[in-house]
Amino acid sequence: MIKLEALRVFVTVAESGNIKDAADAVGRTASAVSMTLKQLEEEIGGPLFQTDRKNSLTALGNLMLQLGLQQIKSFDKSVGIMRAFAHSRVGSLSIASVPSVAANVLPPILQRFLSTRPQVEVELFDIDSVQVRRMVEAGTADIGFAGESRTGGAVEFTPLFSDRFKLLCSAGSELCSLKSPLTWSDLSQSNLIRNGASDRIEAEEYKALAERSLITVYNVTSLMALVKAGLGVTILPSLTMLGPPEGVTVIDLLDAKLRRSVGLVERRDISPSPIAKAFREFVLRELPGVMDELSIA
Amino acid sequence: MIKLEALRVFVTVAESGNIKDAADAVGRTASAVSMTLKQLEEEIGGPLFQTDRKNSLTALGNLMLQLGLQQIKSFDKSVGIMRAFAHSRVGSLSIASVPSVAANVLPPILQRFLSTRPQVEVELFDIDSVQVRRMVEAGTADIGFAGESRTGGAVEFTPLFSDRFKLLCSAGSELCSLKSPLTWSDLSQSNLIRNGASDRIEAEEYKALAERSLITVYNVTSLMALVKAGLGVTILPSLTMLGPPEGVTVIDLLDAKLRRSVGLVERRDISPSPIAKAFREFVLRELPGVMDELSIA
DNA sequence: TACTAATTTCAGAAAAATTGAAGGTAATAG
DNA sequence: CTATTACCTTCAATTTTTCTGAAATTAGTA
Repeated sequence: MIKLEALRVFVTVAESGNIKDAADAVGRTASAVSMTLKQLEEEIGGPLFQTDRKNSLTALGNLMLQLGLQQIKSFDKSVGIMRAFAHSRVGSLSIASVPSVAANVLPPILQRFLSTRPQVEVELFDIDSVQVRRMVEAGTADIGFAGESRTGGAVEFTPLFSDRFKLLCSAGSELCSLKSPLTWSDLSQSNLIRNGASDRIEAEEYKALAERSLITVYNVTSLMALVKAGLGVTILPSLTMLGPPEGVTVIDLLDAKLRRSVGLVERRDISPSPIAKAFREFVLRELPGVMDELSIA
Repeated sequence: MIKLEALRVFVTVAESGNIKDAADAVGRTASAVSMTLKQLEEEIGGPLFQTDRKNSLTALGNLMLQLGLQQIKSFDKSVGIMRAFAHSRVGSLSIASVPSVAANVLPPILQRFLSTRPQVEVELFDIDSVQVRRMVEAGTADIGFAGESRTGGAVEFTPLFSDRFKLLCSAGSELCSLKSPLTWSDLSQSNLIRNGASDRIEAEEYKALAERSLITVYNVTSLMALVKAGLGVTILPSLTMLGPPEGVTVIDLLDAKLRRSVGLVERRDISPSPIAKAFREFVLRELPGVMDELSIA
């Protein structure tokens, strides 16, 4: 069986014009090179050089040089791709994330992650927790960032951090004048605008408020507009409201259990691609620093 | 260094879905296959299968399968081409030949030669001896068929056969009524039409006739037309005149030395391509039979 | 014609691949 | 849930392949 290694030796000899230099180039003795060449000629079925001074090729030798060069180049390129992929230097990474993480946490992490991997392609989907889990489960996303859920089915949840829920009201609301942090009873007269994130709150008092609520808004921008206009108050994780728009006030809530947990969502059954694995590890390593910078405890 | 052989093993395992079957397929034991795979994973830098039951690939494994398959296919194809070329099953053959050989000898030979080499491309140049030598010398033709010449320069002459020169005259000529074979003196009253082939005749008597000649024609068809019209007689090798046109009579000449030698013309310095070599040998082997069929002694 | 440099040959040495047996490990059936 | 089975890995010994260094041969050159 003809080996690519033999072609490498042949090509080196053909390019050197003699065995001695080629032997040096491939780090072998001249006799080893000579034997390899002989064997190659036998296996191909014809002479590769005009004479045994290897300075001019036969027609067969010329063909072999051309084809051999192609094969070697192509093989080495493929191996390079395989290695780059294995070492997560190339490939693609599909991330699904809830908006708060996508907007505040991921940018600095991705920036650092990609700075040493300029060839990696990233897709970032900015969707709600349910969709995040769905995308990861379907394999559309390699990894997801979402709120905690009953660990069901094919996806696994790994907690990363939690942040407190805070109250948002219009700047002119009477709630602003109350002593912070607010208690549930402080809110008893307010209209609650429900949103996707706050609906995960388990507290009975919240549920009572939500029961009375007439408006539900999933889009944060719209939510802000309504709050600002004084149609009601809403409750959001602090990460979502890092920079509240003008006219909207963020107020702490007393209830200590009022936190949401955010974590990684990954498929349990299939092994992650090298990049997804590298990214996962990168996130776990870099997240504390990023959270510090954002002042989220 | 990653070997193509390792990729072959990997691809076989990936396609079999387990080591045992793959081991049978490649004619090795399971342990050999397992070790090859392990080594490959180390060299690439990541796992290729999800578990050690080799039934599902990792993302890296999938990439390797794709690229590996490509590489193997491409390599084997290249080796196939190299072998086919070495065994003269593919490639191209450029032949230069004098018209008499090209028209009478080469067709049956080429037909048989190519019948077992359907992929071989042939170019046939139908030119005079001087041009044949020139083309071979320039490398434009791999091999040539031409009359003998002082073996000069880079080309070598190998005699193949010789044929007698014969006289051609119009059917109505008084030469037809003379006793065959004709002597030089029989021609003393005739006008000679010179041609490229007869000018190689060394006999003094011919030279005397040629001296007096007023017409020289290089194209056989035109030559025939002039002879038929009675403008003169001409002398041609018998092979050129296998089927003389109506109205032209072929008459033997007495002079026993009146032969031309035809042979192979090849470059001395460079080695022939596998096809040229095979064709040369084929010609040497098949020519006697062909000459017999043509009744040329 | 002899000399020099390169190549080939050959036998032994080193390296790599393969085997067979033993020991694990995951799927399957009872 | 445990036993069974089939498959996979590991390990040391063995076989095969490749490599080396010296000697012989060959081609090119003085």
